[in-house]
Amino acid sequence: MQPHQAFFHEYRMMYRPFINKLNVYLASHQLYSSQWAILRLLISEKSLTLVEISNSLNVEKPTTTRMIQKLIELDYVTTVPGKDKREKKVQLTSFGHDVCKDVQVTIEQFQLDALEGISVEEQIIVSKVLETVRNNLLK
Amino acid sequence: MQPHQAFFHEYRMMYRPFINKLNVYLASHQLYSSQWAILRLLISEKSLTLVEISNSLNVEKPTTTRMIQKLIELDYVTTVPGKDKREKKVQLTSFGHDVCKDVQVTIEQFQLDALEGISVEEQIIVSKVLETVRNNLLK
DNA sequence: TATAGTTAGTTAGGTTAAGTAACTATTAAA
DNA sequence: TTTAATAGTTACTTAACCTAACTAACTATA
Repeated sequence: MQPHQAFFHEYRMMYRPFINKLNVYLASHQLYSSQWAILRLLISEKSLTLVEISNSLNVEKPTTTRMIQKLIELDYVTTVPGKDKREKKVQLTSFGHDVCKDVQVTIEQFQLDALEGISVEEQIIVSKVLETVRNNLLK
Repeated sequence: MQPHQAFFHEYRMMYRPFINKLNVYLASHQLYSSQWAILRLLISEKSLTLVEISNSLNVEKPTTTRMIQKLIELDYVTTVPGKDKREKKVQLTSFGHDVCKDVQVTIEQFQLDALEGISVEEQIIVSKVLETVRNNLLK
């Protein structure tokens, strides 16, 4: 198999084992990996509109609407008015903040275990490569 | 962001742009990426049982049953009796072989474009790392 | 040789995570 | 001031998975 074929083959083959195991850990916090992706965004960005979330995650608006609705039901996020009457800014509740901290602790060990045998240098190379490929794909 | 967090962040962020674009190319052959994963297996393995396919792709048997049913409808694969009356061996039809060749040509350029700026050495490192992580996840 | 357990595959029904189309409400531009 | 665009929602659909429960066929054993 040629290097470029192997690259995408290995990329794809890691996906289900990764997501399945992640979802097992997240289940103890009533979360799925897609919801966790939003919470992670909100940890670093503090407050975002639905459109900003949609663009960051490369999903359509209705998908984001529904995921936010579930996160509101869980009381992990809340919305506040934005700069005009159309906008809703989404942000973590204080309960949501606490949950995120717990989740991060859980996920931390999971990630370290999954990366056993991979040097930090290699991790950095892979991160950079994957980011470049993502940008190529979005061009 | 720490290297191990960045690793999984970048891994996940590439997934949707990758699958979405792949599916656009595959659509011209009436295929989805999950079906293409099976066809790819059958190119290299010639003939496989449903259980072997399920294990290779880390999916459950009913999932594989359904995907094979669709591929049979498309006349891309066919089944032949296995070594006992329970087993069904799945293999490509000659039409399926032709389609796979066409798809491979299409995908080839897509992959090369997506890997623009990534050296072959880096591609090989990433493939090896992703394979190792997959094996860690399946432990 | 009857029976208990295993394996291959299917069917039925459900969930998550996504999509498109069409809509309302609001704001900006011509 | 009419027209465009933007933010978000609702309704409906789909892919890609899952579990539970099933049939048919095979294997080991008492």
